[in-house]
Amino acid sequence: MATIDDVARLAGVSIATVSRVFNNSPLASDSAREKVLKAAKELGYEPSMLARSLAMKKTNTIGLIVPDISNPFYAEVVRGIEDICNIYNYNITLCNADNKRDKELQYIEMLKNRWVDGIIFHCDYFSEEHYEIFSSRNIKVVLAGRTTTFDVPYVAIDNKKAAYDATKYLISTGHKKIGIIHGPLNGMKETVDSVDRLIGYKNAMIDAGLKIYDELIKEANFKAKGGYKAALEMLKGDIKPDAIFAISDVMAMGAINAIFDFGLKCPDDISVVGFDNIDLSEVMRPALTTIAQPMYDMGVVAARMLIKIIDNEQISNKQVILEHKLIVRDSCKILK
Amino acid sequence: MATIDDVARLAGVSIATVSRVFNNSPLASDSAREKVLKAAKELGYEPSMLARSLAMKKTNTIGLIVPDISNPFYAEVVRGIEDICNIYNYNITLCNADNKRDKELQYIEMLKNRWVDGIIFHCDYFSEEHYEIFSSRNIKVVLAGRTTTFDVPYVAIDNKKAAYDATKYLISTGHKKIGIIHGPLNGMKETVDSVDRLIGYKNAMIDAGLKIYDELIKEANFKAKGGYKAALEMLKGDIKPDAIFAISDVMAMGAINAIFDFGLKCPDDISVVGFDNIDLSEVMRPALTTIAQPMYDMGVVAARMLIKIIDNEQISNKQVILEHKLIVRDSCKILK
DNA sequence: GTGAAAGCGCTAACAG
DNA sequence: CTGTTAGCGCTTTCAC
Repeated sequence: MATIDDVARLAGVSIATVSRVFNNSPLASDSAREKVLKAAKELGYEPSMLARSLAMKKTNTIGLIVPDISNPFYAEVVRGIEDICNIYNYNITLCNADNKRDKELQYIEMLKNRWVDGIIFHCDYFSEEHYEIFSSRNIKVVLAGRTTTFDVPYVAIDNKKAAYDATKYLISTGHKKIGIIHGPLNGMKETVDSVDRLIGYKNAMIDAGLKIYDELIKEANFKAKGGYKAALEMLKGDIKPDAIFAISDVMAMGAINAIFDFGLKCPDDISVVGFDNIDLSEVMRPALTTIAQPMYDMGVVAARMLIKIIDNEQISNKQVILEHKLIVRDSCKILK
Repeated sequence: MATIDDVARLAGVSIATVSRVFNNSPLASDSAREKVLKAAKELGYEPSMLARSLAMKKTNTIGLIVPDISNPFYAEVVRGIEDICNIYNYNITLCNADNKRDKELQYIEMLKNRWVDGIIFHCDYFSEEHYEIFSSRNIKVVLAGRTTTFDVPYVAIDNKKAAYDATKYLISTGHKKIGIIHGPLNGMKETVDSVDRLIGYKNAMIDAGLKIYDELIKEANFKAKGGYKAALEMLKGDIKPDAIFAISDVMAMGAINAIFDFGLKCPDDISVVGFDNIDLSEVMRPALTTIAQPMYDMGVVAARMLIKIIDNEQISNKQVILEHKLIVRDSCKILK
């Protein structure tokens, strides 16, 4: 591969001039520019970003730590991130950490050693340990899809309010015995999706003067099978729900199948609302009523924010909450 | 950030010794090792992979070009790739090229300028132009999920045979008027999924002495809505199918909904088989009979192969075909 | 405008 | 075993 020296030699100029030409410096005469470009073309030369990164101490690379890219939610967020990075000429280094603390730390270390300009971080819960490592190492970071009480930039949605809205919709359509299928609770810390959404659900029930039955609160694993099992348990219990709020679409799908396999119908016998608005929620039958999360936009905003931080640009609001939206489809019956 | 010089100075040794210690060279005495490690710890030093890459002309980074990471198929493959890379200490740089030639070329160029050690490439169709660019630039590459007639390593499945098997299953269960919903054909080149699967379908029909109706061959866009529309068209046509083979699960879901919305039932009135075996195919109702592609394994094998190529290891078989598998579930009725 | 030269942080002969 | 030194390919003063 041709290097800057080769080009300089062939063009009969110094490497400084070659460098100037390739960086569009005004300090390069047209004649020099011409000679350099010609020589470069002849040699098939392109500057090595690697060497440039070392010299400039800037890699134009962003590290991306997600729990699992095969989860459609993250895949969509990542897509938004990548599109923005592409526009601003950044690369992304992808890491799957499975929400495991040691993997996360290992990846953060690795990304730092590769001099990434910043990190977009996704996790279940942003702990003090996370905060420590990022701030002690002076790593520029923004959280995506997660809020935190620490002074760290993030872009997310208001999970409490979103769950409140979903539950309220169920209530407003005449449902009273509303069950919820949430995800792992991890010892009840706020800012965790499941915890916040559970709170939102309870608040809505309380505000409506409805009774909250412990039997109608089930934990699952965010997967379809988990939703299926949780729903089945609920259906077999003593308190029969007239509606189920599953805090992810995939679990909602599982719940609908459980209802079906239990010999009941959705929405005729039991209404279901989901959360996320993944592609399939529109396509399944019954089409799923759900809370739409702006996944792609989350990625876009997070990436844009991080790039601004890297460029030391002023940012008006470092902690942004994106709007969620209730999408009414067919999985919820109007009872009154 | 501390550099190798800082450590050398503090430890009272040369930078060469520091380098040796951090590369686990046997040419470093225990006493030196101890001093270096102590100094490094004190300074919080970690070697810069960037500088190391420049010096060694090896980045331990693999470029990953996929059409779209938000497509669950690629997300799963990528997950396999990343897991292997993690084990072998490689990073991945993710690029979404949307199957657009110019984006692909731009990314290839960029990855090359970043000195990636190799590229795992996914595309609809591996063209001569692709071949040219990879070979002329001497870029190590392996295709994932795609075969080719060019001399390029790949790992994929046998699409013709897989489609043949799916169709044959439908035939063996007594179906005769079998429709197919395929993806874009792009001018009929082999090695394209849709083309190969269509061929497999036709071969199975011919081998069984069944008539192939043009009206039962529909093109869609690999999305659920596309499958829905294509199926609806087919149902409204003159020739009524007794089964539909959709060459992706997502399109199969669309087709099943179309059947449902058309007032018929699957599998009672029309059987459906899909392709891919995505997570949801097991969870939907009716559970989908489909061809399982080893997506994760595809990523694993591709990554392993590329790393071997990078390391100049001997590879017995550079073009590997992974096994597909028919997964029988409930979307297909046994007619005889 | 241009070039010489000193880095960026590391590896790898080479000599001792 | 250890240190010196010359790169890796580029950017960036600083003179001219």
